[in-house]
Amino acid sequence: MFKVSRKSEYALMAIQHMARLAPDAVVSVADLAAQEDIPADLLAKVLQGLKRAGLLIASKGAGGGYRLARPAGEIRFLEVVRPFEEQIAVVSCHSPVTDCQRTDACSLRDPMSVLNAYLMRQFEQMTMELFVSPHTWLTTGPRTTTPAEATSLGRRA
Amino acid sequence: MFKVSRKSEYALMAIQHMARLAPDAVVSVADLAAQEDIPADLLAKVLQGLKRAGLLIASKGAGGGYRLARPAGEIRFLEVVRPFEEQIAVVSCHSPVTDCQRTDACSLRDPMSVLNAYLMRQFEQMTMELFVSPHTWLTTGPRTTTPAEATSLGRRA
DNA sequence: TCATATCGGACTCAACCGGTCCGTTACTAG
DNA sequence: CTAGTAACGGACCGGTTGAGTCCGATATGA
Ligand code: FES
Ligand code: FES
Repeated sequence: MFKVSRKSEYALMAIQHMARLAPDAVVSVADLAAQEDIPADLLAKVLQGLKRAGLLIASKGAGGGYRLARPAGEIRFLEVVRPFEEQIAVVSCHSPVTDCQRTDACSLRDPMSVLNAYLMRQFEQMTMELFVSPHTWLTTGPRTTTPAEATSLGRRA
Repeated sequence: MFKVSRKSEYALMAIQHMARLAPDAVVSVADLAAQEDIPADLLAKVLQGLKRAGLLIASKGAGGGYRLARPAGEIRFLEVVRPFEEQIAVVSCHSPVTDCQRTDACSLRDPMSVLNAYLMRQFEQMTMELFVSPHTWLTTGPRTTTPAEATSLGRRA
């Protein structure tokens, strides 16, 4: 359960890597693949995906490559991963692509939605800054939500 | 990402179902399968797994079946699901069964372990009581940990 | 002793996923 | 202007995994 796909892992690595470079540095697939030891063809797909998601900006031709569309602190974990995970839900009930009939009658739906919503919130709060400088992130914390709200699992709806 | 296997779903349904019966009621695979509309042979496997995990008690022979080993409030979500998910980790780094080399050099390991530990804690706090009477659970909340501790993501280690 | 249930191994089939290959398009350095 | 470079993206492939089935073995109560 909840292991991300390998593409997602590569995506995380890529963004982490780029975030450590100079703000608008451009890096090619080939370079990145070599340095992070990732199969180049596959990494290409991943970066294309990230570009389509608006996280990266591509420039073709000689001397081209990819660069971050915005600073790491403004990129959320969920955004990085979403292009490569069609199923982002704990249980079949949620998520558009459901093979499982029973959807309405399902007795798991309601209780699970509590958990689901909660996890989502966490993943949205977590920015890629955590991957660049864990320490500052840990002391700074997520920005969008107050810590108090984070207790809401097990309290109100 | 993080969708549980179908077996886990069945496991959750089964325990939820049994928790709604009289405390020590015994139910057979066949009955349960019929009532919850689950392929019987498969459900059998699932219940065997839950028994091996110590969550259910089986009695063979005529009039036999399964019953809960302890009340729902003392069964944690993670326990129910674990027998059917060998990979309980967000990223390859963690989890014993890792195909991914790079384990030590991996730049994802540390930041992810923060998230990982946090999720684990959540899943451990959540009892199956949530599936039986969501309302009371929501107002009562998890018992093992104080709400204050729940804020720990994004704060200390 | 027979009907009933759990037990658990073996097996099938389909979907998915990581990975590869290759031709096309676009841009830029020279 | 041209040659080289790099992103783009579709097609394909093999291995693994997961859902589901079948069936014989074992235990047990009526
Ligand atoms: S598990 Fe199938 S709809 Fe809830
Ligand atoms: S992703 Fe392979 S070890 Fe971290």
